Amino acid sequence: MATKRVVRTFGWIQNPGKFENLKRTVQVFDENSKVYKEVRDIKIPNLVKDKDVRTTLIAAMNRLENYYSYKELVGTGTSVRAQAPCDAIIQAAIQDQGNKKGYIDNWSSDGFVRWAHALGFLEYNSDKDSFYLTDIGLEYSRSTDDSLNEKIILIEALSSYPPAIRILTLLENGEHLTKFDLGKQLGFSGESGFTSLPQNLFLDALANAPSSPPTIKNSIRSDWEGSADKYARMISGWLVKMGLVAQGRKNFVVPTVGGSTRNEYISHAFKITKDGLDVLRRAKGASKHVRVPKRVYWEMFATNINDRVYVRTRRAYTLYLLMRSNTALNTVQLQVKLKALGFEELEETIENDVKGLINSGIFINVTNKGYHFKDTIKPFEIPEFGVTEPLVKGEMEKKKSDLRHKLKHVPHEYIELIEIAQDSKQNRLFEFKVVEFLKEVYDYNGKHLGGSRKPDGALYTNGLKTDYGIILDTKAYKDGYSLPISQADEMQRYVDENNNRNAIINPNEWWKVYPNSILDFKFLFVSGFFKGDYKKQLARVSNLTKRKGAVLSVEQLLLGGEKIKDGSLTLEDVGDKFNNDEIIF
DNA sequence: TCGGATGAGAGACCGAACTT
DNA sequence: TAAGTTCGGTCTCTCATCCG
Repeated sequence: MATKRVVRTFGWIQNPGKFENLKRTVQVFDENSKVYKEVRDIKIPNLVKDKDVRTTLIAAMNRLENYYSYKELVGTGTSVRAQAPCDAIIQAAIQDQGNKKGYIDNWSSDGFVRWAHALGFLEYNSDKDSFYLTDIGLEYSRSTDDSLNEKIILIEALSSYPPAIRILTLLENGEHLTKFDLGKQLGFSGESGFTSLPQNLFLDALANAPSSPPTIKNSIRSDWEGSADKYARMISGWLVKMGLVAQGRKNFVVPTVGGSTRNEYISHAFKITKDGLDVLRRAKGASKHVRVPKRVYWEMFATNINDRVYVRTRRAYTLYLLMRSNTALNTVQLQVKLKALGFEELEETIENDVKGLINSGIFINVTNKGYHFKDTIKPFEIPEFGVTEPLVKGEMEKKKSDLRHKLKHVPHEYIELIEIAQDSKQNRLFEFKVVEFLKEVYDYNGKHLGGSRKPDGALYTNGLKTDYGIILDTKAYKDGYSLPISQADEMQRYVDENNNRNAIINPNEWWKVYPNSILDFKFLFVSGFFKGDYKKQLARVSNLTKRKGAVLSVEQLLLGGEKIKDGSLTLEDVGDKFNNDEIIF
């Protein structure tokens, strides 16, 4: 039996920021470097406490053939991570923040390996699950620290890294963009692994947070950040260090709940520099000979998604087909060609994939004739998973592609709600997106609230015969939501608080979002799907509060949005559907 | 703030118990 | 009884915010 291929993720780098540490990562492969000797003779002997691991790592460094396996470089972690022992080369090679342990953990080590790999300093061999030093990696290792030569190598390497070019492209026209602006247009933004927070809701939260103690606003600033937003921040940070981008605070005037406005800012905001424009011009080079070839990997076409192998392969073949074609291909043509390769997909899915490829930094022109590949890419390998292991599309992908078909008016970025709704890690984003959807697509007024002792959202209509308000709670849950008693009780408290509006009972007075003119109130739970006793709980809350409630699945939320947009459903109709049961449109 | 740090979820993996 | 299957715990990978 052949060993099973390990499936790794490349191209998206979360933690690393310091080029000094990138260089140490690369120099561990260069036996003539000081770092190599330091790590082998000092760092590993001192930091690796387990004798067997220590022996293995030193033997790996003394190996004649110059490669390291993923395990040797990155190692593993434990559940209490501060106590995770040092068990890998990169862990030992790089010092932790504050030098508390003297080494970094496996996740940051993984990040440095991904970084060196993305910039072309390391090459990956999937059969051996190992990394090798490349020629430019060696050149980088040998370059003098902080020299012009080193900078030239790094800029050249960044130019071959598609996401960096993507960031420069987004900034090309001189706009001052925040990490949120960039994050939502980066990679396969929106899907699991590429979360991006809506900037207006972030600003809203800042503007409505108390100014003292300052820790409240500071924690919003530092804690509210999706993965794609973070990728955008880190990549922009590298570009800033190379002088290709400048960082500067961006100011906003934000309306508050009370009706006044407040001045807020986002520090992670960026503009392109002249040097940056030059690099971009060269990356876009009209002639193939000038253009810097990009490094693209199958492993970067999806990260944390359910059907990772399937989706990556589909995207890889889509790109492959575009690369092979001298003329533009439209979605129907791509659909036919993909089918011949064994992928039965809707046009909308293909459209979404191409958008993701473009957002990852690959130049593809979108014209009325279709998609035209306009880039130079180094050859990349698409793993063969063979006939014994057919690529099967999972349930989630099926549901999503079905919705792509049904939703003609609702922006397809919202289809990701289906996935987010089942990922408890993405609870906050789920709250955000549901409120955003109800506001943008259904045209409700209101706010995302969040925080302790508040419902997730407060929404209301404006201009109906009888306007009504909705008290909203959301829950991202993998196996379906049964509406436990504790959550029903919490909702009952919110509904009562709103009925009574007593600042002594809840001093945060979240109900002030609603205009005084609104007298009719309803409560709503939104989740992936519902099961169990939810009806009983709805009836109980309704009885106690004298208000009507409902539960709503994301799928119905999306389909309802479609009907609102095509005019076959009104907000009055939606209001009438609150009958202590699940809403089906 | 910058540059990682953290606990957790999900699935891969692995040996023991169970089935056929 | 050998070989396959299931069970249940452990290990690995990868976040999505968190934070000193």
